[in-house]
Amino acid sequence: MMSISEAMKPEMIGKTVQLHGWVYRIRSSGKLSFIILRDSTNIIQLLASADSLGSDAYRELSSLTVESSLEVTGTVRDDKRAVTGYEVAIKTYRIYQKNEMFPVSKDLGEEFKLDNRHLWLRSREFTAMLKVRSTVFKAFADFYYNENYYQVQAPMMVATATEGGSTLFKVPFFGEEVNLTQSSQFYLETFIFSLERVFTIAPSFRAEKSRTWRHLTEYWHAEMEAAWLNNEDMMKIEERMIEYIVEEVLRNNRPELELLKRDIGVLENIKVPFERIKYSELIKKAQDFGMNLKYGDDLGADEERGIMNHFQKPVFITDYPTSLKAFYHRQNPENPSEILCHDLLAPEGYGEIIGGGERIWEYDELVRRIKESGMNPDDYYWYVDLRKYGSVPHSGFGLGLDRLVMWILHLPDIKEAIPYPRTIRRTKP
RNA sequence: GCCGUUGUAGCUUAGUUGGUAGAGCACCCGGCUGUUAACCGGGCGGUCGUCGGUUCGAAUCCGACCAGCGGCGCCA
Repeated sequence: MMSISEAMKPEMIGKTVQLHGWVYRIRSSGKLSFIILRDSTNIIQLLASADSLGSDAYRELSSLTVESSLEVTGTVRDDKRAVTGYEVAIKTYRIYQKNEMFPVSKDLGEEFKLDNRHLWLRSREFTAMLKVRSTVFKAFADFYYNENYYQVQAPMMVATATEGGSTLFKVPFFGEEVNLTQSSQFYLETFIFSLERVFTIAPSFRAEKSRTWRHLTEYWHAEMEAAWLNNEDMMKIEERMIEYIVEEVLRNNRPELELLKRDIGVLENIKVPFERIKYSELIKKAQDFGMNLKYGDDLGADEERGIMNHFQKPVFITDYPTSLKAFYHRQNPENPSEILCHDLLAPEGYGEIIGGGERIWEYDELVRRIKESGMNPDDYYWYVDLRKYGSVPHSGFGLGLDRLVMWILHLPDIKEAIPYPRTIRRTKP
């Protein structure tokens, strides 16, 4: 048995191969049928000939339907008329299942494809996306392993909020209640006192009633924390990481990028350094960017789009006002009204994919900021404890992997970047 | 939470000032020895989201209900 891509090599011409897979397309005439066979690697044209197979076998093969499963043996030849340049003339075959009717065909609405995601993911487009997604997840981990980071795992069921209590999912827990995590960040911070540099890839859950093209209630969060690093160190790591992930996609997924008609030139241009713009500078330049923004306003979807229309590469926006971000960000000692943080905005209108920066590492400052945010430091006792025993400056970030895949592939909606999207109104399939 | 919008065949959809509900794909049957979204002929498939109202007559006009979708905010 071999894969379709293994069979489609010049040295295989004239050889007999055994292939298995699914019917991708089928066309038949009186004496000839063309079955396009699909497996995880590629598609290839099979030829069924009535003269060489006999009429009973020919009838059986030519009546196959889309996504029926089968195994064939036959001889490979190159043929320019075949869709991928090679063709296998069927000698023997075994049909595993002939389908009645595959519900997924051409001309489908977005909703129908979502309802049938378990079947739609067999499509060549979705398969291509899944292969790129696989590369992105691996490249993220590889990058940090290469930088001598350790991968760690945080709990998904937690007692405390990271980003604010209103967006927590409550789950029954032996007669009490627990929350699904919004971020593994606080737990990652606990690890830096032993491992110093750690990362994790895990889902995060946000009970926000978002209905947009770039929000999920369950999304894949790549997070990292490191001792001794400051905000600028962090941005240097992140831009190299993004460059590396894009390079890996370009190196491993050319066929997928071409199938999805991605503009490869845009990706080839993603090289360090990325521009850094302070929030306060951005406000001064707001008019140039065609925006009506004053100091203290958060950047909305229109603003992010307006900014990124001017850049071909990702851009860091840094030093946000303290009031715009969560309590754990460290204030600039020289200007406490601003924090030592950054967001990374993706080009081509995609906007924020990373949020990160320095964490508060001094005990008094953290307790004060928790109180100022209207929360009880006792609820965060273990997080506060970290600032009592050998605390050190440290930084970290969170990356939305689904958003990254969406941008790398220039997809129109984040639901196209994850196999089974969970949104405010979708839990199936 | 706020604003907007749509329900017609398994899927994608057309349907004019209210007058017998049409097509493409898929599927089934027949034809074709080189197809590329194959093609040609035939067939199957509809309580026009539901309920009520106006009318001689409603997919079309009105009302209520149900279900779905898009955008903003929130963030990654």
